[in-house]
Amino acid sequence: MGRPPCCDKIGVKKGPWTPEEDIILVSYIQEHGPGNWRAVPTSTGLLRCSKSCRLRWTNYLRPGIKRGNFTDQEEKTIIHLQALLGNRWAAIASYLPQRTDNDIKNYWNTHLKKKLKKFPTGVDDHNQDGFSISKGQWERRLQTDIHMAKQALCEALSIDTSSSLPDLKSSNGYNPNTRPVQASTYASSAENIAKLLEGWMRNSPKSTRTNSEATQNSKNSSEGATTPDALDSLFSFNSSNSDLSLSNDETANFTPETILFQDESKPNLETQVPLTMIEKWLFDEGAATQEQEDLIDMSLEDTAQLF
DNA sequence: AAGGGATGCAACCGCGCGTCA
DNA sequence: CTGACGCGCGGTTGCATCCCT
Repeated sequence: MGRPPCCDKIGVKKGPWTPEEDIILVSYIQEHGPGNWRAVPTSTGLLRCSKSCRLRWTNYLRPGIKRGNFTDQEEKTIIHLQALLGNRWAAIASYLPQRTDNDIKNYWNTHLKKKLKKFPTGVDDHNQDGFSISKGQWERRLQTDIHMAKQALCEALSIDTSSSLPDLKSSNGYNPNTRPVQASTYASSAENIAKLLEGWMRNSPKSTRTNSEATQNSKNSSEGATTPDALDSLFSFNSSNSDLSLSNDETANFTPETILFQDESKPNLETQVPLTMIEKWLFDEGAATQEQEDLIDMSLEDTAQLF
């Protein structure tokens, strides 16, 4: 359709965010919650486009984001999921709720791609190779799964909207055109954020340290001297989530009140399932009753050797 | 010590999808 | 039905920093 770029307005600022802008954005989201990004620049006076605000929030300001080095377990998970899902970073990120899709994408492109290149027996950049599921199998399964999803959807609709069945329409994994569920374990409570923000404002009102510096700190954690602890504490996530924080138990603990900062456009947690059916199906093939972590490790024996 | 290439990451861009009037 | 709009995603870029010679 040739839609004009959203950021082509004169006066729209680009480039790194300043701490002041971050504060404004966080304050606004703390008050209104994420979503309705279009309204953010006008409501806050930020000279940023809505997209930029959303990106800044989801990739950096959002509570619960874990920064720094990826653990071996995270690496394995990413490799495995990349093999299963391809470059669907958002879907992959949904299994690593403390990591952003951007982070994972960057990590893949900068670290894992290279690592895997060194091991021709392993997974290549275009997935599947080296894993037990061939492309043909994948496609057949996808088709079958779409069929299953349709059936399930029909059942769900014919029974009750409050059915315990996942909201298939939104929780996806069935329709390739549908976006994957964004796991929401990163979400913190409104209270939590409010408290953190309050503490931040109180403790470092004159701070001229930028979040960009914080960013750099995450990048150069060993340099440490300028680590803005206040920021760290502000955005730290008071959760003991493991790297694979989507275990069934934890998922079961999700409650609506814990997800105020969940993107409003994303599916309700009540519809969140630990694994989408198709993924579960794929995982289940090799180890039907294993714990999820075991499932993640499953089929990774080859790639595990890389580390 | 300097400079030039390599690396890593935040941010931008363009496209596709869903919704709504 | 159609087009405008908002949002989210994946790919790409730009720049700061690191590392090697």
